[in-house]
Amino acid sequence: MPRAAERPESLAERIYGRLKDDIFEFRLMPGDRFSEGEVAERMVASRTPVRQALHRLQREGFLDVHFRSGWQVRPLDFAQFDELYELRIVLEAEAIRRLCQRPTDEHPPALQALARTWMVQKEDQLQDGIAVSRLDEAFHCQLLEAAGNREMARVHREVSEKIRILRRLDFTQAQRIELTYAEHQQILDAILTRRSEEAQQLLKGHIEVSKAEVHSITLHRLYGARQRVEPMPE
Amino acid sequence: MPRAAERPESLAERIYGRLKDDIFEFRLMPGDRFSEGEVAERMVASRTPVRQALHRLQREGFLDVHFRSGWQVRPLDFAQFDELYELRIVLEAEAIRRLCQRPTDEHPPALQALARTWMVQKEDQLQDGIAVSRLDEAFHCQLLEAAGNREMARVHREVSEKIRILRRLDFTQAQRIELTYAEHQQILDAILTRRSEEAQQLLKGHIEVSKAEVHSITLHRLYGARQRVEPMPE
DNA sequence: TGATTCCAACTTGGATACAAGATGGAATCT
DNA sequence: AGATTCCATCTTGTATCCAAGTTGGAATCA
Repeated sequence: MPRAAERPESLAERIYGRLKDDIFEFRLMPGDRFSEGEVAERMVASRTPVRQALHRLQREGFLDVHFRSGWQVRPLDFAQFDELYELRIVLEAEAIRRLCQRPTDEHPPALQALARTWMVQKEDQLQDGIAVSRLDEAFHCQLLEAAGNREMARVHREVSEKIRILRRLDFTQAQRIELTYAEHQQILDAILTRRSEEAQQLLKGHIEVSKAEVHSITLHRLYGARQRVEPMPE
Repeated sequence: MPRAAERPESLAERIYGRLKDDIFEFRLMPGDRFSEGEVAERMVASRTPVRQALHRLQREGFLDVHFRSGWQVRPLDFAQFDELYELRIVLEAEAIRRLCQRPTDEHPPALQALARTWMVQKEDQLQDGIAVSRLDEAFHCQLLEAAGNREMARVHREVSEKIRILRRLDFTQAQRIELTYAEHQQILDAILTRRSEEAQQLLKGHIEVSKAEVHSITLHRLYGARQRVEPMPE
């Protein structure tokens, strides 16, 4: 039986997604100001769904609204990123603890899928930084999903999204890509053989590196990645 | 110097708050259906701010929207509550760990304020179940705030809010009130003397009790607490 | 020239208008 | 009686309109 046909994504949701991408792709930079009308024109829609999307992004911490004076991409708050990385560590360490103390000998299929993605020969590893940064985010999220607590996974997903903008910048160096493969392999191996403490330590180290990297991300690097906002093609 | 005058709460926010209270106070019961128009009439406002509030409550998991077919208070999902309780334990245990390993001998003022509220003689303890349930939620949230990570505190606050509806039902028995005072005293004492592991164990036990209680909360008890929705007085 | 005033153009928040699909129940048919 | 059809009513999603306050800069003044 086919599931009740999902209603196609509403206009407000599509606009929400496009705006969020604009932020992640550096087409909208931290500090940029704009009005609802401009966005509506770019998206070829009325202000109503645009406002819905903007207010949602505000609730999620990506935008600020100034009463009768326009919107602004929220400036980066590095202290907040530190706290988000710490929260990630807490959640992922808990996920590993749970994965390692499962009673069954069978590992969840999700874990096996992860192994197939990451436990590969050097020549099969991806090279593109952006692709790997996406894969890295998925790795950590799938760890949470495999652990089985949907609320922890949801929160972790939201946290990951908030630091996504930094992850992008972090993966501009080839060396980070290699290191990521190596570390993920170690972590998965430890989990699969149920060395819980070791896996947690490896993971903490892995995330701490990214966290430390944040402090060296210069605004210069951020603006180097800037892209232009294009008017909508269709 | 007075802070830049805060803009008074917008209409949409006020409606959001009132609707959330309607849910927590059982004036809107799980499963109840209603339309935007009805709410707008009750709140004496147009559909615009009502929709903003409803969509926010939907994002937060309290409501479901059926396309062109009205809104519904999301039915209680006990499996989800279990997962929320587990997430609470993870966050609060981490908070205790951090509070216990602070270097300074001075405890944060927030902790001392908690002690003043909870470390009191029997005759000074509150009796009203609803008041104590509010105080209980605040106790755990303040623990997180004292620990110093604002993101963890924020997530914990949102989680606490989602289980608030159950907490209310849990605190209908006088015995639970006494027990809560006793357990909070033990936990605070262990934290103040930096017995981290013991404090964490006490806390887990304390929360597990509430979590177990959830399973015995009958729908009957829920409907016993039902209240009527009144038209707005002014 | 440099400071000040003032106003036209913007901007967001809320109300209203319109579009298109869902629904319940009366009327109809077998 | 019981099932089916059909339509008036209702519902959400989107567009547009209006209210009230902000702002940048031109015009004015010392």
